[in-house]
Amino acid sequence: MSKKIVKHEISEPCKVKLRSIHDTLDLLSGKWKISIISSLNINGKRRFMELQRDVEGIGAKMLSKELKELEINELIIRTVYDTKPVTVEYALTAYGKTLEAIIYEMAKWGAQHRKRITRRSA
Amino acid sequence: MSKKIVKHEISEPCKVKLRSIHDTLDLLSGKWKISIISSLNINGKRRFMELQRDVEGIGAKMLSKELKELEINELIIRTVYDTKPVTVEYALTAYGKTLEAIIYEMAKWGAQHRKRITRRSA
DNA sequence: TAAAGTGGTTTCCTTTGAGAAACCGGGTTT
DNA sequence: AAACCCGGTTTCTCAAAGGAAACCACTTTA
Repeated sequence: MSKKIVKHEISEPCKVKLRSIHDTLDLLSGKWKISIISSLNINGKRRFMELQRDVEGIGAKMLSKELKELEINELIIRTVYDTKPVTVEYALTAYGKTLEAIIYEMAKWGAQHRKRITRRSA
Repeated sequence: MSKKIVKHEISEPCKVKLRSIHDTLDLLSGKWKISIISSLNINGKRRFMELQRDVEGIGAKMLSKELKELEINELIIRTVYDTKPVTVEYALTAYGKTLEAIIYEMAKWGAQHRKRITRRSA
């Protein structure tokens, strides 16, 4: 006799889907990643200090940590040039650009959500 | 004479966009919200204890807090029935369902990302 | 009458995220 | 030699997120 199927259990394929969503969310959430990605998207290549000036408020520690994470996930690439004072450049990878669709959807939804919520309280 | 346009400053429209993205992200991130939304999406209406069983590992405090936030943002609706022991039902609103596009994109990207990253370490 | 379920709230605690400041080696400018 | 820029790292601290357990009023079941 097979196990009874109970409606309230979340199925395996569904769990895989939840994990995928959380993977994506973890990669993008936090206070700074989206701003860093956006700066690289707008400006192309960017150096450490440039990024720190772009992303207002970020400290060196956070910037360095976020850049490492983005690099590990292959969303950005870090290039060191052997100049007299070393130059380091960060840029979005082609893979990093595949996030654009999601980011665009979030921007669209968020803009419309803010309208909805602020209209309500007006 | 107009102000010099400096490439490294992030423009106003861009800041609005960043804020929109963060609005969306804040609404979805955290450990539990996506699971709750998914359960409601699969099952339709759901009671408090049913949700707590659906979302394995969540405690009553967290569930209650997350449900309040989702309700404030009009993504779910809470209905109290005047039965002998009160019955409370939660359901996605039509508005809540507009998140489906984003969630679908994130699931797709996340699944493919996991393949990419695990292939690399194999 | 005692135990168990429903829909939570409250309190206390631990873990994680994030910021500020100091520091570092190498190099250039003054 | 002194001071400053670059690309960070280290340490310390504080705030927010999250979890465990106890509690509560009410009602049903045993």
